[in-house]
Amino acid sequence: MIERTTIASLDKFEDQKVTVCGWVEKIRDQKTVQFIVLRDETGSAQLVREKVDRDPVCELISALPAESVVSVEGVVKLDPRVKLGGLELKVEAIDVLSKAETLPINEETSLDKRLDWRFIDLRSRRNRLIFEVQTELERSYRKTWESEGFIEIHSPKLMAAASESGAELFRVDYFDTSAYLAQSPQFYKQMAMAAGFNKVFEIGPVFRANPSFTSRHDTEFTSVDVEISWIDSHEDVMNFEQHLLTEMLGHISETFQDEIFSTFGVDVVVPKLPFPRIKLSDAIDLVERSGHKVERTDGDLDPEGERRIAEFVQREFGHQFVFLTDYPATVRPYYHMRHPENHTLTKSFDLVWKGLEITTGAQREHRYDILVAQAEEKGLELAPLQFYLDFFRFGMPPHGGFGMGLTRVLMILLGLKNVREVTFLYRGPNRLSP
RNA sequence: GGACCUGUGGUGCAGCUCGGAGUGCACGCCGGCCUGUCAAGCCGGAGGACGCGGGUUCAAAUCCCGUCAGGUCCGCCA
Repeated sequence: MIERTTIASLDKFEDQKVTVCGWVEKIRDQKTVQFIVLRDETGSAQLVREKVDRDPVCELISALPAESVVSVEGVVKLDPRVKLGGLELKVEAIDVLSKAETLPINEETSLDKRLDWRFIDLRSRRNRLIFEVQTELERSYRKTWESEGFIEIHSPKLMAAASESGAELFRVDYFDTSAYLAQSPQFYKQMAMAAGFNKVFEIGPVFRANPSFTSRHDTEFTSVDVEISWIDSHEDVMNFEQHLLTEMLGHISETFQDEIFSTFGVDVVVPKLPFPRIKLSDAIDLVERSGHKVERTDGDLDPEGERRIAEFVQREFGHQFVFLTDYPATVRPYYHMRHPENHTLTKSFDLVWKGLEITTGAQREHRYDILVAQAEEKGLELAPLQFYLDFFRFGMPPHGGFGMGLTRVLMILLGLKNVREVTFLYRGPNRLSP
């Protein structure tokens, strides 16, 4: 390894000789003195060199293009004149490791063009923060799962049949047949229930072949999936999810509150328990009374309705989250359990955060005969599903779970307007590269 | 898939309504000046057949038609 001192720790090396490595952010080349602002993954600092005629170091600095990668040896001097951290490094030697061409993008460049040059875009402190927060978020989830005895699974992403309708599946060549990219780990986390794993989670990629042109959809994204056995109802699933999210937001609030606020201008609010719950039919009434006619006829809420119900909940309960429950069977897959007293409603829910759907969950139907009947009612062909239906023939505990879109959660958490901003490399109908 | 919007030096915009020589602004780039800068400042310079193809016109970045690319919203969904 190159022995280097990180920029954030320079203040611990007053009057000592150190080596820093990083990217040249800025050069201010004056008559008698020249400054470099150097950035590494921990921050930026000023380097300084007194100018002397025919000094090779000075000449090197004068010719240095922005964003070149350098290794610099020098002595740390605390100096209150320096606005950037109150210190600077007096340059003794500089080694240009990689010269940069003029950059094709800057801070003003539109998102689509920045995504073309994502590796440069991600150099900014702002974009790095997104992925530091994501890491902390996942760490918090794992902490909760670990303390509650969850098992982590890695389900296959290549499958022979669709788990839902099949309309949104990517088909790929698979030797002399075809395979599909998993749109959800749904079947496999239920399989873990049949295996007696009790509680499982998975963080992994899912694929959706939807030509969706919105700021909240992508064709490949990271899904956070949870499945739990021995539940009484979908209430238990919601209780776990609100717990998971509250722990996470408490954690993010402790670690990144100030930086998130100064960078993105949003407060990280740790929600109160329990999250409000509203039956979907009541939600539609509330929305229509607020003056928005829900045009769709299938009984579901539209995005404007979700935004309005979120406003209502914020106003009435001072809460950013709301569980919408008891969706009609018409808009839910066959494996969602129905209410015993009302067969047209499912024991399911969506979780809406600040007006955006981040989760769908449900108690699953674990009784083989009923499950088969519900699949037939939806007009599904049973043969391709038989491997899944078999899970229910040899002893399946009552269970339920949910799937959560990681990028949507991050987007809302940071107050950003587009999942592309919070995805390391976005994939959409019009983007397959870089 | 539907509706709407946008394509102008490397980047972000203005110019288009009301046609008159590629005109302007900001950032970046190149050169020069400047005894400590820090959003540095000052002076100068390079860089664009205005997404593409047709049409109208004496004349098109500007008006019309088509086409391509991208975006936003809806549908679908996490």
